[in-house]
Amino acid sequence: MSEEIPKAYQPGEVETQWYARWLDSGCFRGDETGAKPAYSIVIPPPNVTGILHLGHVLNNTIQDILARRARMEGKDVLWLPGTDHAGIATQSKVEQKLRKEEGKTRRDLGREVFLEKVWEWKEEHGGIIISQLKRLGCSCDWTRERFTMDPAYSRWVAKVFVDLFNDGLIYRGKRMVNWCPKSLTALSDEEVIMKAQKSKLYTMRYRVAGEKNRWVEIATTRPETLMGDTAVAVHPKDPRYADLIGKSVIRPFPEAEIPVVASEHIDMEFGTGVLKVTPAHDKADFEIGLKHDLPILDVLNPDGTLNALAGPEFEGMDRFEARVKAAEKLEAMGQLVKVEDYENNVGYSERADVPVEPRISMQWFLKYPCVEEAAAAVASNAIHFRPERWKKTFAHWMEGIQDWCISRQLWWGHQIPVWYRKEKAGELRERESLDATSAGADLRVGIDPPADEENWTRDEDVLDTWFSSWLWPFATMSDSDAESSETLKKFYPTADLVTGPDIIFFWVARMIMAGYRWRGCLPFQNVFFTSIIRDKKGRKMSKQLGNSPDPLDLMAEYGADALRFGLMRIAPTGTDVKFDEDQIVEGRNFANKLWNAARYRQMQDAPVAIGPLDFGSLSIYSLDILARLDQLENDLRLAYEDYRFNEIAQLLYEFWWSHYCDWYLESTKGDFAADADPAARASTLATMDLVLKRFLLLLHPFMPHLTEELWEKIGYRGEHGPAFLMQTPLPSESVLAGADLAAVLEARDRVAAVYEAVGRARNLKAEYGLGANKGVKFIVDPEEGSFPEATVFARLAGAGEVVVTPGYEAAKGVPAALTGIGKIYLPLEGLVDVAAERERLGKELAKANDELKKVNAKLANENFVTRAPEEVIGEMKERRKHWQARVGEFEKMIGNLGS
RNA sequence: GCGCGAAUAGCUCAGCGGUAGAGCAUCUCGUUUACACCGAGGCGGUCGGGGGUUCGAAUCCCUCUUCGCGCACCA
Repeated sequence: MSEEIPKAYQPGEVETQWYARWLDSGCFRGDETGAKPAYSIVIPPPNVTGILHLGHVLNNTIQDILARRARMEGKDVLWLPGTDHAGIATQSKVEQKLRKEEGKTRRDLGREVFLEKVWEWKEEHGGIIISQLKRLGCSCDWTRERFTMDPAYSRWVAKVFVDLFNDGLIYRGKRMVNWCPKSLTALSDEEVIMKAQKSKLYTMRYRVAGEKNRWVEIATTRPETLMGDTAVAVHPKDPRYADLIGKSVIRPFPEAEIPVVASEHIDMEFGTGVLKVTPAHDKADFEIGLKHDLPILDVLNPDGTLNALAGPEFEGMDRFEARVKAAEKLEAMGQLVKVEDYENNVGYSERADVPVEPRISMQWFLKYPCVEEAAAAVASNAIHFRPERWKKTFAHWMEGIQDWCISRQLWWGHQIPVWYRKEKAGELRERESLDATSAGADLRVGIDPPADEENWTRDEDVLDTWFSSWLWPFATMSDSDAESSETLKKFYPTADLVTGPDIIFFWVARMIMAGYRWRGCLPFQNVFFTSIIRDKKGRKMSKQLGNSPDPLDLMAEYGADALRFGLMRIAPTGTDVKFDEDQIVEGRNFANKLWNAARYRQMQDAPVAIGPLDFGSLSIYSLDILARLDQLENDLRLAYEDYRFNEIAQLLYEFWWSHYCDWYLESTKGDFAADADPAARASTLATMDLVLKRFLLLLHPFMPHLTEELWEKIGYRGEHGPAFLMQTPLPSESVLAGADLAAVLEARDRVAAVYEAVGRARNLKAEYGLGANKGVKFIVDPEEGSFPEATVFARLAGAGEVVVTPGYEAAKGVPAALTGIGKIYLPLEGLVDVAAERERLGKELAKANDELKKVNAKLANENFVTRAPEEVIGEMKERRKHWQARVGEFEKMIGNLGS
């Protein structure tokens, strides 16, 4: 049943082997017909273009821990995985490849052929991140893996579009949107990242029309757009310019007379208090333009170059080059007053990382549904955000919520399910606004194409990728045509969502609204926001910096379990985490420690047979470790309730390494000696098995492969139990059930005293440079007349001999320590350096005196004595007694040293 | 500008009203029934500064400093 275990743990093969066995046995399958309570998570779908980074590792390890723990708590668990199609990222990746390999653009191929290429690419590379998640040990139900472009999923997306259109929540209009000149598409507000920018503030002057030599000075950061100026604006109450309102100024090039208008929006303090108004290229200017009925003069091409309206010398020039050129031209004309360094915020495209261009274009927009329900759900903790402070961020966004630009000028994605009758298409496409009421019979908005498709033209745009992922929790579990499904009934709403706070608006908020809109209820009960992983210096991980270690390398070197455990131990709830590879080394070391403790148990070579323990026959050390295990189980339960994963990891680590290995295992080694009492050996072994077995169960969610391996190797699986540790329920009864609790408490006190004494003895040895000396003799004058733990004490303290002598009168100069079990003497004939010992004891005495003083000061404070709670005062009195006794003893010992 | 975090041992972080902790690093010892990916022992902190509340503050409040993150149309 049990096998021999190698000396150092080699995770590589163990991990891949177990993962394959779990998969083969269908261990991850979520049973929608099961009778047990349901627990479900949907994975935040990674991009098909993605490769695993540490953020994924953190995020998915947490989900795996939750899923595995839930299974062991006796639930039917579904962890539903999948990927999303990542419109912009995937399309540009394939375009890039096309350019490199064939020197072609997507337009050279045409839409249909290009999309075939993207699918090919997806088939080839889209599975990478999935295989990496498998390497990590994720217990997802892969039989239910979904992709946002799956046919069934796509029908959901279309259905949702149609629903919203029919409700009047989706409309089309010509609006100012964020335009990415690199990806050549509109973006939503959320996809624009404001970045502080070192730029220049140009002050230029425009001549006032019809007046001799009168100029107005205007400050701008974007002189390259002045060709699109159609007005100049001042504050209506600005006395400097009051008389200008209604007059005109001369735009320098292309030369034109443009009006001076008044606008409340102008900040009189800023620059010169005069704003150039370029309605086509600035959102605020656009608003002013609307109010004053100004012409909209678009001087930019979609790719960010200037067009013919900017004038022949600028046509075709890139916007940043044009900025320099425009300033030069102004200077040549004598109209550039000054140029200053200036820091401002510029919006960047999240994906393409170039400055976005505000641009007027025809786009589809969504007025969000179920905003109130969503906001209320989070406010009331019906959906519980952890850490809670993200509630505020969420609420703030929900309050100021803006319509969502959902159309993208891409090919890869869900094409908008709108068809225009061919002969009307031209007109319909240009119509300023289009909604359910104004549409008419020349427009079809439907899940399926019209029957006479040949007479229709489909809208070319696709939908924002997030417009599909916001349906993820239910669209992965059911078909859009069916009312519901078995899976949905069993597993929706899901229990936990684990994701990063960076997508709280992109994804979390929208999923909540979608959940209410199409399922009539919340999509998940808890949202756990993970930390952002930074490098050791606190910088964000990025490819450019090269500071992002490849998790696969880490797993190859240390094992997936080590990576999981190491990361979880430092992952705080609520703040960023600085990654340090040493933490993963610790994870590996911990795995090895467990491995070897298990190996040690194997070396005792006794069959595994865990029956009920006979508590009466257990040693005090066994009772103590059982009590600690009991405590651990309680602490873990509480920590799980609050999702304090770092604490769980720390508790497991501490229990095993410090309490079990350092103390319990060492203090029971005597029971396995050749001449040991067989009864003691048997009861210690039984305790060891019980503790190890339970510990493997408790650790399993964090280190699934290693625990499963040991479970089998040691032979804990048993004849009739489940085939795998991962399927084994956590016992609900305490390991101490049926024990005499008073006896346990007594044992624990005694063990604490023995261990303390061991510490003092080791201390004494080290003080005299005998740390490694095994032949040392100790004399113990026991507190209670006898010292039955002398043998264990000798072993732990590394003593050759322990003589128990009640009332022992030490000769002068013998070093001694005062402990809970009595006085310990280290007789060192001829070795004692009296001066050194006096110094050492002197230090001890000083420390005791310090503590005593502190306590006395407190107790002398009348305010303290009258106001502090009774138990605190009682504790202080105890402390005083303790330190008083110690002071007395040390004084006596020093006296004993003689002179 | 508004809002939210963070600042504790050389490093990474716990602790969040009642005697300042862990791991790593460092120093000294050490192969005794697993483990050198190990064991034992040390060194190391006016808990960012300043005020306040309290019998008592790393912990609660105010303020300042530094860093990070959201949100915001100052051109």
